[in-house]
Amino acid sequence: MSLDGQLPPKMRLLRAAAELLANSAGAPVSTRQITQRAGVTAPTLYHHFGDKEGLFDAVVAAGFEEYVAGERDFAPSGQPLEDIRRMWDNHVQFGLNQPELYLVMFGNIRPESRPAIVADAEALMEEMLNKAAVAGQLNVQPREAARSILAANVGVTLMLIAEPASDRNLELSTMTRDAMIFAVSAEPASGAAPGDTGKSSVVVAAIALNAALQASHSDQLSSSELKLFLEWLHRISTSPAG
Amino acid sequence: MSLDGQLPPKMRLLRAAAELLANSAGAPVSTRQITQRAGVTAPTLYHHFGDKEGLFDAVVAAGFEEYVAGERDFAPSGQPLEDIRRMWDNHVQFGLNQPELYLVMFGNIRPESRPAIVADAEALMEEMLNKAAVAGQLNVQPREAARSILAANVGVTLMLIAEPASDRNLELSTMTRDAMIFAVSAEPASGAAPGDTGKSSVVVAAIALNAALQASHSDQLSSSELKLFLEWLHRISTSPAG
DNA sequence: CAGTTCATATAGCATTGCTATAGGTGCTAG
DNA sequence: CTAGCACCTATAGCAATGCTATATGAACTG
Repeated sequence: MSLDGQLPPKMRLLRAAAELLANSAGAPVSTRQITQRAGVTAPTLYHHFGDKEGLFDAVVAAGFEEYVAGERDFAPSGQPLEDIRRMWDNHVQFGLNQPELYLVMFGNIRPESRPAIVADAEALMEEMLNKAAVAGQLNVQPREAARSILAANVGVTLMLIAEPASDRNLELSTMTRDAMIFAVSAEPASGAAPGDTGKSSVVVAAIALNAALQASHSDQLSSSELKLFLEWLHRISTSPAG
Repeated sequence: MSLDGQLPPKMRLLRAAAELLANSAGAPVSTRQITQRAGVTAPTLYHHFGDKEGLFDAVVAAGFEEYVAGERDFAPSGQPLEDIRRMWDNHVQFGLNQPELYLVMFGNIRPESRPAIVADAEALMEEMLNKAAVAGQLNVQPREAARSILAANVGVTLMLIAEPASDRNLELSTMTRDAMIFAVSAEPASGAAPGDTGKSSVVVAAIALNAALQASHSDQLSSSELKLFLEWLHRISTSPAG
């Protein structure tokens, strides 16, 4: 009813499926909806795509090309790690813009299509990480780094998609992103959790903060605020609390 | 036909659903399979759970309790960051042991159940990270750290589930895990810090004090004073300056 | 025993993905 | 122009799905 352009039925089916998928808010999309919207009857769908999943795979393939295009479409900055950041952000943005499509691509686990897509996405990132490795900025194999970063990237994107759009905090993304990039570009994180049994209590923490504040001239508080703040800090740090 | 124990039908339905889900290899599980296996007819299912999704939610809830039990069942080592590692590994192991259940819990995006589950899992991890913060071992807010780590944890687990069990490489997990923990930890290691994402000691101390205050109910400040104090503390600990 | 409530069963509805079969449509060959 | 042929599409319907209107049984309460 809606897509009456002169496009061939195959394309109309693809577009109808993509559009319905994009607006379905997670609800399943039936073949009857798709065929009706494409102005076509059922056998046409099965003639061209064999299967409902076949049609969805085609939609995903198209979506993935768009994704790849987005991941390539910025000029390399000459700083590979900076490019990785942009790839990460592009990935998240793609997921937030087309959540349903993203879920079919990265959320569902269908032993057929997903590994291929994930592998391609990994290759894309590995390619970029290779430049970083050549520039001596990596301390792990590019492939391992790509897998690790992509896994975190997917996890963050899924988490952001899952929560209501209102209180989506993109800081989760940037923070995780920088953590991952830092980790593959810095010293190996192997022994990063030593004892250092700090049994800090309120008092100890307050004293530490007090000392640190004195030494750093933080300008987050005005001088009058700082005065009162330090007074309270003193009160806390001389209390018998535990 | 298979579950003829004297258990009440409600339990038999739960067990039948869980077992079928566990062995379904991703294929959808029909209510008829479930009811037949439980030796019960359809209306019984809908009487007890209202919905197919209701039944699955109940299965998920049971699975989540198992998950939580696993996450709590080790004695705290006294080294919070080490405990976080064990939580991470437990999470991955849980996903690999019960992939289908895990997918329903963390893979699917159903605006109803998933956020609640994720929020609980986050709370679980935040609780542990709080101890790290009190000990002055965090350089970010425990809540943000928990969200970030959990996102990466889920992403890694999904990725591992997706690939054939034969060439599953757990190094992806340990590497990503250590990267995340290293990134949120208050750099107790040597002064390497190439990217210098290391926050100043002021921030670390402020975060530690904040966490300690939350946990200790110190009464040295009145509630109104405390409110303002915490606000300033937050300002300091989210300061961009280094 | 009558009445109420809870729990299960009988039978069937609407929708789903999919298909057996048949009917156009456009081509090239004679 | 017709005959054959390959391609594409429609009519009609099947089996399986999630779910329900209704009725039957059991168990407790007065």
